[in-house]
Amino acid sequence: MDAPAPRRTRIQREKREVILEAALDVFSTHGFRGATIDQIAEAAGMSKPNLLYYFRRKEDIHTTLMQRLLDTWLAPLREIDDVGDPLTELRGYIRRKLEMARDFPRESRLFANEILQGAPRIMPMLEGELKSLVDEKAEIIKGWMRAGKIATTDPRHLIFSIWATTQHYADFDVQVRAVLGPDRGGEGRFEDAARFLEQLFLSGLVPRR
Amino acid sequence: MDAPAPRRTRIQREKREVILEAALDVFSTHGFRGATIDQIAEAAGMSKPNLLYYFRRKEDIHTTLMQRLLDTWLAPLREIDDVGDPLTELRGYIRRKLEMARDFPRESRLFANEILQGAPRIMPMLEGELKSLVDEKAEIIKGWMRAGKIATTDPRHLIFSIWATTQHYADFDVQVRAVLGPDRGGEGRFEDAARFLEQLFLSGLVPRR
DNA sequence: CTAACGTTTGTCCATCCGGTCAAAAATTTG
DNA sequence: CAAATTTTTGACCGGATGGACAAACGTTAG
Repeated sequence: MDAPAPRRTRIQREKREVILEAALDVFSTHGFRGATIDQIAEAAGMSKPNLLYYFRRKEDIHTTLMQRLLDTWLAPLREIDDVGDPLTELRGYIRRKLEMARDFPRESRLFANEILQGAPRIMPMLEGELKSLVDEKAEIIKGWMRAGKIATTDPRHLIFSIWATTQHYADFDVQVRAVLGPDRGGEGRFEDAARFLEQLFLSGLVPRR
Repeated sequence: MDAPAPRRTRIQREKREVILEAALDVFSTHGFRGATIDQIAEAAGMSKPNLLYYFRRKEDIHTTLMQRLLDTWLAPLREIDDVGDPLTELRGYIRRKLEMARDFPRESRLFANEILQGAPRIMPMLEGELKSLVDEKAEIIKGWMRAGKIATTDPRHLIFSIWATTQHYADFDVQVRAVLGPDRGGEGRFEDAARFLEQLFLSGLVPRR
């Protein structure tokens, strides 16, 4: 559609990767407007004009990054399937999302930044690709509810709550660490979170008799 | 400590409020770096030099805003009390937090922006005021758990999950609306969210026999 | 009324930032 | 090797932006 045939040399392929990696760092901590081409160029170990030889505009870098992101970002949700035990399926989804928050926090923050600012560049994808994917999975979940496999509730808000709780550990990482302190805020915090979320989503807070 | 005695005229008091109100709009949607003094001045209905007469630096506006914010932002958590039924107490906290997301979404986004970017301006408050407040309330919750009033789990992660799920409706509002669509994304979404969260936190997803 | 004080504005400045350009340097190709 | 092509760089440009300043304007108290 857009790019007819981006024939690239070896150097172009490599350097573009270096730039995208550096840009992920900078965009995810400063947002689009807050990031400067100089910062990205410096992080990528090259001069600004050199960087602009590979990406002609700052926005091109961001767009490329967002396009790649959405695919991997929605992968865990895509995996939800009708076969298999519903509770196991949901538990697996929560686990996968939490692992993504742990392993790809910059991607999570990049996404959060974009949404926070009103999603100016990815609104179409939210209303199109994302909405239809959620609609599809919400139907599956509804089926589980009708079959009595899980409690009856709003499937879309269930998905929101999984997104919110897991991504919180990436997006609000500094706050989580500050509150937990040096002892509890170390590497173990993701295991603690996993244990807590499993219990929350399964049985909530009512004590078992 | 810092300001010895800020004696202000009536006009100063009024105009500063107008500016802070306008700045909340601009900062919460564009972040600190993304916001310009011109934008804020325009939103406040005055010229840039005029605005700079009331706040000498852009950062002063942001700082003032953040200081005020934290007080009101933590108020719901402060209200959690040892007296009264634990489950009722927690349900009330969730409700209050969700109401804040509904009624003060700009404040929520301002806060989220700050944390996302590493909390460069409020880190001390997170490690001090916020941490000790959470520590204090976590102790209360732990007491409830020991008494068998609520399920035993990690009280700090419980608080995180309440923050995450409720603030999600303010911070990720555009995504929530996009996914829910025009019909379900209207005014009713907060009632739906309230119902869902109540059920999630109380009894989770395991179906009742 | 008038002097003192508070408020507003137009103008200006230095810096930053996204982006261009031509020429030099490096690499690939014949 | 030499020509053709790709990559890198330094210098530069125009516009945006944070902020300074003095002069003009408005308000208030004696």
